Amino acid sequence: MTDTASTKRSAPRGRIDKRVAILDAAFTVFARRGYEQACVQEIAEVAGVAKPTVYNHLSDKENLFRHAIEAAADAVMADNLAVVDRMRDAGDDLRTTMEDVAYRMLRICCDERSRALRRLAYAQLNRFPDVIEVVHRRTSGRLAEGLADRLARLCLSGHLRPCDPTQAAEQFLALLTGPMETRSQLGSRKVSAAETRAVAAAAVDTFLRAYRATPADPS
Amino acid sequence: MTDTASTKRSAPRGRIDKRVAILDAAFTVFARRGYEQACVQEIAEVAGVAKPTVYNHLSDKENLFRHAIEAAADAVMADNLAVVDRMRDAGDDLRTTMEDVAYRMLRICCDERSRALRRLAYAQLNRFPDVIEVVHRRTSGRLAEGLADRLARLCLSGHLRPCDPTQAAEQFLALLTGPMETRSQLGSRKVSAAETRAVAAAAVDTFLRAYRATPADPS
DNA sequence: CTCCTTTTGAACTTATGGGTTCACTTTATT
DNA sequence: AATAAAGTGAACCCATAAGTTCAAAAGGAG
Repeated sequence: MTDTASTKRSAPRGRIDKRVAILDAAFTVFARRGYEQACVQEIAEVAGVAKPTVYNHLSDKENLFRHAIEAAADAVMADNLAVVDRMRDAGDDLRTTMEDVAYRMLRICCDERSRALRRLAYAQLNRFPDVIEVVHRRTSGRLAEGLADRLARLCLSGHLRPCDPTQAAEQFLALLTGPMETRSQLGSRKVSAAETRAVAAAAVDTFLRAYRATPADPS
Repeated sequence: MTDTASTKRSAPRGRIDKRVAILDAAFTVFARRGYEQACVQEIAEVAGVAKPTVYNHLSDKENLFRHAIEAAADAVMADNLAVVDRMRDAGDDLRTTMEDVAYRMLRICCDERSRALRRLAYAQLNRFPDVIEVVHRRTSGRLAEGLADRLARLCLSGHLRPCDPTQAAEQFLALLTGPMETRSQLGSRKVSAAETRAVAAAAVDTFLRAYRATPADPS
């Protein structure tokens, strides 16, 4: 592992945190302008760094993009995992718990970073298919996986009817994100917290109508 | 400049169909390269036309983009309306009819033109928010509206439980397109017809579980 | 044929931005 | 203080592409 601690090692002094400043700035500028319109000069300025320093840390613009995108994807993944983990104690009041989790998921999916990531992914599908595939796996993919795990438990505990948890997770996420994309016009306008909560509640309601164990079929 | 007026002067000879050739070529090239990477030279070549001719018909690259995108959106809208119209005779066998309609919708949402439109919309949200808003209204928006009309009828005829048809349509479309986006990795890989049919069937199944009128509540 | 519009090809202007070079300064460690 | 790695600013090269100009050609209408 490398030197993450403060003031250690001999070679890269406390200045190597410029690398993360550059990656942060890169994501900011790519998000603002798109890949082609983002110029390295602006990234350097936002990072508070000279242009050759950028090229010193990351060989070229393509590399800059790959690393910036993957770093952002990792951050989003961390958020996703934290939220999905809240489903663990979902036994008590299923509907309330799911509404809470749903709302938090929507918050993540609609924050600036996630939206920028989605925009960049769509825009650069042709140029960077490999990067985009990784991003997709680490964000939506991980989220769906983790959610499927939780749903599987709920099936076994008799809270949900027997079903394919992967498909259930896929559909639950679709019920959440689809309507949000519609309401926000692909993320171009803000959606109020109240409306977001309404979307979450509607998604949970429909999901539970379709997947709740029937009263006549307890366990 | 006079490009919005309908047929300037007296019949500009059979050569003015070069305009549609240019718009077609423009969409093709924008779809292939993205807005910034598409060069007017290539558009001219694909259209079988000289570069100054392009500038003669459409003032500049921005104008070219706007008209090409809106033309493509109109074409997609026409397809959408045709499919949604098939829901009119949905009374007989609700599930079968809906599965057929769902499958056709997925075909449209996943064809090359729709995918390119979606990619361009996401990519150019910042630069052309107005165009993208129009595209959204004419494609997804119209589709949701038309579908909501059909669902409202099904509520009144007692096939579906009483509900908000707009929300039901929104969720039905989400159940369709969401999983398809996941399976196709944002449209980067093809999904077999069989899998597409399975997604459609799953969406209809979940939708009907949530929205079908309960047997105990006939009308 | 003649007039008039449109098209064409090619060269040209201008602007932008990726990537590099280099001489110079900053900083931390010994 | 000495040293070496890292950072800086400015200038530079080069490729690409938007948009224009112009003289010549093509094609339909009268």
